[in-house]
Amino acid sequence: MKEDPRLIATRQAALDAAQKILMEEGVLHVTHGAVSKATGISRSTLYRHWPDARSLRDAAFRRIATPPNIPSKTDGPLRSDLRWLLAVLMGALNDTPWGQIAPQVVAAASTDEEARLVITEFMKDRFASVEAVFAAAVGRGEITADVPVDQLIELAVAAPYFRKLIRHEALDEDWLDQHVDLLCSIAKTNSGQ
Amino acid sequence: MKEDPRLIATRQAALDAAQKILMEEGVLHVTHGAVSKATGISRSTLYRHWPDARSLRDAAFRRIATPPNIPSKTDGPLRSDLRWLLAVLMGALNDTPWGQIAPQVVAAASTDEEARLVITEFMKDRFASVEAVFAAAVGRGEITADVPVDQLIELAVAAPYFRKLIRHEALDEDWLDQHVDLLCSIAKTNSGQ
DNA sequence: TCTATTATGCAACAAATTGTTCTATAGGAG
DNA sequence: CTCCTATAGAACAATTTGTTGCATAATAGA
Repeated sequence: MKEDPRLIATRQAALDAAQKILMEEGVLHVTHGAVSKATGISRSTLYRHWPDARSLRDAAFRRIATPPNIPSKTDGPLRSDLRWLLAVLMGALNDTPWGQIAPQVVAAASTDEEARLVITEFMKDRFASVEAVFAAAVGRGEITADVPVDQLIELAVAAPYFRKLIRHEALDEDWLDQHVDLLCSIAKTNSGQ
Repeated sequence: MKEDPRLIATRQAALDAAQKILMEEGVLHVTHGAVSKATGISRSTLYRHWPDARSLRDAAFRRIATPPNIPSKTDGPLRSDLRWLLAVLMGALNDTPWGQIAPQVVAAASTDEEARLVITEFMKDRFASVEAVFAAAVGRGEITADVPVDQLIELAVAAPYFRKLIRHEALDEDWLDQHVDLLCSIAKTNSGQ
C-alpha cells in the first residue's frame, strides 16, 4: 500500500518553505506559524507532522544537508582533477541552498547532536571525494605516498568553507586557480624526498 | 560625571548570563525572560537596557567577540613565531568563550549585518597578527617577498577554525606541529625562485 | 548630611505566539 | 460507492513577549 499523496505533498511544501525561511531569515524564524503563513497549510496539520519546533527545524536541516552525489574524475593529472572537484564543491557553496544553510547547521551543531551528525557526515563525504583524487595521483606515480595527504585534504576543503562562511569573501575562478596551484605545489615539493 | 555604577553592574551581570546561555543553549534561548531568571534582574529592567530581543543578542555577540589583544612575537625564526602565535589562536578557540560562541556568530552573520561586522573585524585582527609574523620573516630575509603570503595567512587561520567549528575535531599540540610544519615548508619552498 | 535624580523591582496588563483539541469536509483507497 | 484518513478551521489554554505605572533604593551633587 502506497503512502497517501497528501502526506507527501504537505511534507514537501512545508519543508520547502521551512528551508527558504531558514536561509533567508535564520533558524529563529522557522516556526509552525511562519511555515503555515508561507504555505497556506494549517497550523494544526503542521503540528501533526512535526510535534514541536525542534523537530520541524531538524527536518529542514536534514533535508537540505543531504549530500548530492559528487561525480568523480580521477584520470589525472592531479591539478586537473583537483581543480575540477574543487570547482564542484565551490559551486555548491556559491549556488545551492547548502551554501546558505551551512552557517545555520554549523551553529546548531554546537548545541544539537542531530545537526552535528548531519554536518560531520556531510564532510566525511566531501573528504572522501578529495581523497580519491590524491589516491589516484599516488597510484599513477604522479606524487609519492609520503605526501601529507590528510593535511592537504583538510586545507583543500577548509579554505573555501572558511572564505565563504566565516570571512564572507568571494569564491571565484581566480581564487580557485591560486588555491589549486598552491595545493599542487605542496604535493609536488613534498613528494619523493 | 561618572556613569551610574548600577547601570554598569546590571549590564555586566546580564551580559554574563546572556553569554552563558548563548554558549550552552544557543541563540534561540537568549531572551529577556531567560536572562532575568538566570540573574534575578527584573524583566522590565532588562527591557530598559535592551528594548528588544535582537539588541540583547547583538550585545551578547559583541561583548564576547571583542578581540583580546594578541601579544606579538616576531623575532624569529619563522617557525617559532608562527607556532607561538597559532598556539595562542588555538588556545582561544579551545579554552575561551569565543570558541563556543563563534558558531552562533557565524550563523547570525548570514542574516544579520551586525554579526557580520563583528566577525569580519575579528578576523581582520587575526589576519593582521599572522601577517606581522610573515612580514618579519621577509624583513629578516628568512623568506623572500614572492611567497604567496595572503594565501598562507588564510590557510593558517582557516585550518583551525574549520577543524573546530565545522569538523568538531580536536585542536591539540600534535596537530598544531604538523600544521606549522606544513606552512613553513610552503613558505620555504616557494621562497627565492 | 540633605536633596534631587535615576535605576531598579514589582505587579498588572495587553498582545502575540505556542501548543492542543474538536468537528466538518474533502480527497484517496479499495 | 463506501470507508478511511489528512486537512482546514475554529476555539481554547498556556506561555512568552513587550509595556506601563508606581514604590523603593541607590547614587550624585551641594
